[in-house]
Amino acid sequence: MFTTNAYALLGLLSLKPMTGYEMKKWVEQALTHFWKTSYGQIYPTMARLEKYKLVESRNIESASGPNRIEYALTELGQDALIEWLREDTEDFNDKDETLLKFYFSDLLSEDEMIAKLQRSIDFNESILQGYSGDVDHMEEVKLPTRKQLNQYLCTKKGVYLNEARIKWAKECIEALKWFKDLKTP
Amino acid sequence: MFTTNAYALLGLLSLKPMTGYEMKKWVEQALTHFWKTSYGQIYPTMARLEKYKLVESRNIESASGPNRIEYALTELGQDALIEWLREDTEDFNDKDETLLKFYFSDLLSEDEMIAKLQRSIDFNESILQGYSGDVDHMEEVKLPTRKQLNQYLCTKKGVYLNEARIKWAKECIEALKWFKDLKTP
DNA sequence: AAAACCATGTAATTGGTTACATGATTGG
DNA sequence: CCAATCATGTAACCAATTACATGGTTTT
Repeated sequence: MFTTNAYALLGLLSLKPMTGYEMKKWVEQALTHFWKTSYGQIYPTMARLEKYKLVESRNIESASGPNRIEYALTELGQDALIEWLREDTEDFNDKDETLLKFYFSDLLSEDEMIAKLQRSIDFNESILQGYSGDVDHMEEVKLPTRKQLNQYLCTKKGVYLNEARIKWAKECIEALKWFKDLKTP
Repeated sequence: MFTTNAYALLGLLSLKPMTGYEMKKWVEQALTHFWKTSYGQIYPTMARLEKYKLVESRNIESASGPNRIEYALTELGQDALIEWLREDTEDFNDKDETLLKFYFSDLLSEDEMIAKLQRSIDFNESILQGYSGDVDHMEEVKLPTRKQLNQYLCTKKGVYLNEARIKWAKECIEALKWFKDLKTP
């Protein structure tokens, strides 16, 4: 019925009523690792969602600072969100540009590929380090809310996928070294 | 300079000269797990690539069957391809719809989420099984070409990412069961 | 005084998907 | 003879990104 983008915004409003500006911030802060959006999506989408009564807006006048428009999820909106949440989603990426390049990479030398893979390992390890603080902090909470638990598990997926990418890149380096030796003994 | 889609097509032509129809087939058979395309992309893109002399076409007349247009990579085209291959690519997905849904999933019951996660595990395990035949077959080759090695490693990435997803989903199920018990002892 | 931030929006462009259009050939 | 496959292409539509436009406020 709507795009994934629209449901993402409904999802944000299920947390609390927000302005378009706040939604953007939230996505940048909490969902960076698995989602992104832009004002060019947010504002037109909110207008559309309001037309279909999935959200309601109210004007917040402010003495200091610009006026703001806060959106809240309606009951109808929550129903639509839950319906979407129930749908199964295909879990894997149908487009992986890194892998696409790798498939054609025999046009580059083994050494060049090894260097490339090493850069990717370094990058992924720096991301992992960023996660580790969050994970440690979250594991200290002994009686989490459901939301906290879900947040923790979202981070965990990022960790596992990153670890898998690092494992793969390391195996690629070993394989390319082996192949190189095979050619020139 | 060009879109990823265009470089993917140049990559295919680096393997051998092909018609648009064959390119589509190749992507469907060999690259399904990490790429896709459509005629609506292929034919207009080939025209554009020919205009810029990155590919050359020749007409193959056939007594039986329709005439075909075969495209071949030019030297200029190979240079452009290699330039693109050299560029580092951001390795992680900025959009993961499964994770997005999971983030808002406290609107669904623990049991419903457990069932959903189990379906995802089943699906991912069926994909893994599909890979395992390929992997075994490829491991028997003791003196592979560089291309064969790359193919094998591409499949391996699919395996590792799938394993990571399964590991994550299993952890989610355990966590949700634990959380449920916590609520109702 | 300048930079950064709060806040909302629109317009142009790009990119991609899907459906449509055509027509010959091969296999069951 | 009917369905599937070979083969090339176009047009309409949809989604998303980027840049543009505006203007007030807070921080340095």
